[in-house]
Amino acid sequence: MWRCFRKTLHVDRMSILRIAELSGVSPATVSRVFNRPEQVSDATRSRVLQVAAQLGYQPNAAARSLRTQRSRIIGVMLPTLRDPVFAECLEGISSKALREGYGIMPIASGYDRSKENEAIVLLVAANVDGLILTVTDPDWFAPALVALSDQGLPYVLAYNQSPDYVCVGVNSQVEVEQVVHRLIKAGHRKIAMLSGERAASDRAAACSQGYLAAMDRARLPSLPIIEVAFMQTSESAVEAVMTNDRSRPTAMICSNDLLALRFIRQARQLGLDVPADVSVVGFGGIAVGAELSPALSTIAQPSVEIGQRAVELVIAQIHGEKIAAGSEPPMPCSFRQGETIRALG
Amino acid sequence: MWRCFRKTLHVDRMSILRIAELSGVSPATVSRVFNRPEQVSDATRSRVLQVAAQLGYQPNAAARSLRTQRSRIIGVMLPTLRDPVFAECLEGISSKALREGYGIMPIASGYDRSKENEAIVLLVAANVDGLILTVTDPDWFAPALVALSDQGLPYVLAYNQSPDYVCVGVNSQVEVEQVVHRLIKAGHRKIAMLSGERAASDRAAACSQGYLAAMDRARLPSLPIIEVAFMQTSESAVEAVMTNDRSRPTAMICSNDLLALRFIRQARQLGLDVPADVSVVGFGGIAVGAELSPALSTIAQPSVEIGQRAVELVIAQIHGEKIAAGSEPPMPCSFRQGETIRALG
DNA sequence: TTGTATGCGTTATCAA
DNA sequence: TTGATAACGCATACAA
Repeated sequence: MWRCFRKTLHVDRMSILRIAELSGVSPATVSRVFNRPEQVSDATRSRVLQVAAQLGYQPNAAARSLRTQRSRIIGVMLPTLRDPVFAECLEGISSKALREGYGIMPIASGYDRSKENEAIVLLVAANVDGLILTVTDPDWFAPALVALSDQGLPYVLAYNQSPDYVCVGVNSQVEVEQVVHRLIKAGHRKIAMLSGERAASDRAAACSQGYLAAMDRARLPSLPIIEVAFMQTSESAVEAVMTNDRSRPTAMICSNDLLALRFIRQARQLGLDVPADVSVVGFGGIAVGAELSPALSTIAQPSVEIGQRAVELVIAQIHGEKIAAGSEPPMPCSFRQGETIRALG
Repeated sequence: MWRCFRKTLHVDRMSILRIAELSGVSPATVSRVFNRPEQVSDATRSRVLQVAAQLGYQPNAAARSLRTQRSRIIGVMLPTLRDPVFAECLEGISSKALREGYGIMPIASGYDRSKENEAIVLLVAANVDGLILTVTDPDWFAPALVALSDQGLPYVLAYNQSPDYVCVGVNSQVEVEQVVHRLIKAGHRKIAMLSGERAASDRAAACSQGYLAAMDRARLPSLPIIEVAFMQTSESAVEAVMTNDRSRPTAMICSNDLLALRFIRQARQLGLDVPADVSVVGFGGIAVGAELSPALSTIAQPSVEIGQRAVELVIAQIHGEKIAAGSEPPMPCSFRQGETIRALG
């Protein structure tokens, strides 16, 4: 009799043992019913399932993790949830992960490199099976990523773009180039760029590169890029540029939507109308942008899809699939027309 | 010798055993170093800690959970992350939980009642130690909450307001009442309310009640409340009210900020200026509101603090503290002035 | 202060 | 197809 190896017949907490006892089979069979149903005869399977359902039995996640060495949890590190881009992405991650039977454990790094490291440590300690990360700069973060690889912990970078890692995101440079062309076609010549700190974000850097490249290709003089620290205003810099009638650009490309909104507000405070006096394009595609008036014109990233795809890729790796670095093609953005661009001439 | 109870001396994965071996103590002592450091002599403790640090040892979360019957994970269910109110709240939850040594596991319910139930089941199955929930309606959700109590699983409702449960949030009704008075003081008489589906959200219902009560008290005729389904436009209803010069209110109170932004956009499309033709007040205090022009006037909830306080309360309960239902006072909102209100007369 | 021994609930291996 | 058994890594009661 299998009971022999449990001294106490008095099983009060509900567990596989309890179910086994009540359905007259061994615990092993109960386990199989949940994990390899095809190995169990129809009769016993349905019997066990019924008993389990009746008692509301749920397999114990900790025990399962301990035994299988996998937690079915995906760790997620994003810069912040205050930027709707990442909040939307997280929603995509969450829903997709859930559908695949995984839980998620999110941490916000606040664009802070030391916090990025702490977060990784925390997530690894939580026994996550894989990671989805958005880091300030993949190259700078390389040591930590190597450490993950050494531990055999799969990860996917979201939004980052690097040939050296598995990344899912968009090609910011190309997208910005295209929007520059779009503006040129609309008659703009004096096009400027307002960017997040390039040193703190490879995405901001890529946007700037796209701007410079496109202006160069169009043989237009590029204006000095205005850089602004995360969640900071750079009022003076913007004011200097926008109040000088000679230097004032007719169009401003912003490396993210929040920056664009802030710029619009400041432009208005300087007595400028958007888009009459200055056209504005954002980058990100946050949902709220479409609710405004004028609606924000923006390069809309598929944030939810980025999150979902990242989940797919990390789960594939958890299942042992090898994904080659740089093999994932960038996702296409869609240009959301909005009402902050005016055609000139 | 303690090794006797592990047949395989060949411990390759790093565990408490490995650390014990290398620092010449028993596994129990290593465990104590991490859990009850005061019970270990200074000498051994530092020796063990050094070895552990050197090997980068991290206690295995699953094993610890299995043994202690607690996961140190807090489950979180919010309606959506697309509304910055909840994204900000989640950031507060996350940071506070981390600081307290807890991980979080978030799920978005999408204001969908069946999904709310699924989410709870999922979180419970994930062995969370406690829950932070925002539900459409606490009363409707009562059975699930009772089930949680029966299992001894602590939970806190965030944003919901009910005397029957431990809630952390704001008193929407009073806050709206105050804003009505504020508008009246500013000379408004024809004040209207644009609300989310009251049947689907106790918060929306409370806002409406506040509006009705305040209008009543001021002996002003309240206008019919315009209701709009989640993430839907109710263009026709708004248009009907706003295009009729006789009925058109001079001020519109919206039960959430997103609704307010949408309303402002529609008003403009109808040729109305905000605030010249109609004043607007939102509810929520989303950060982006302050970046707009005109900046959104809003009843600013302390979303981050709500999240943090919810964490405190749920952890207190996890530690065995009993929190009486309704004992938590509502948090005060601050009125964010903005630029969408015009004083009349 | 430290060590011994056990079991948390599950899955996987092996045998029947 | 099913059952017996061991082990996953840790914390704790108890012994020393």
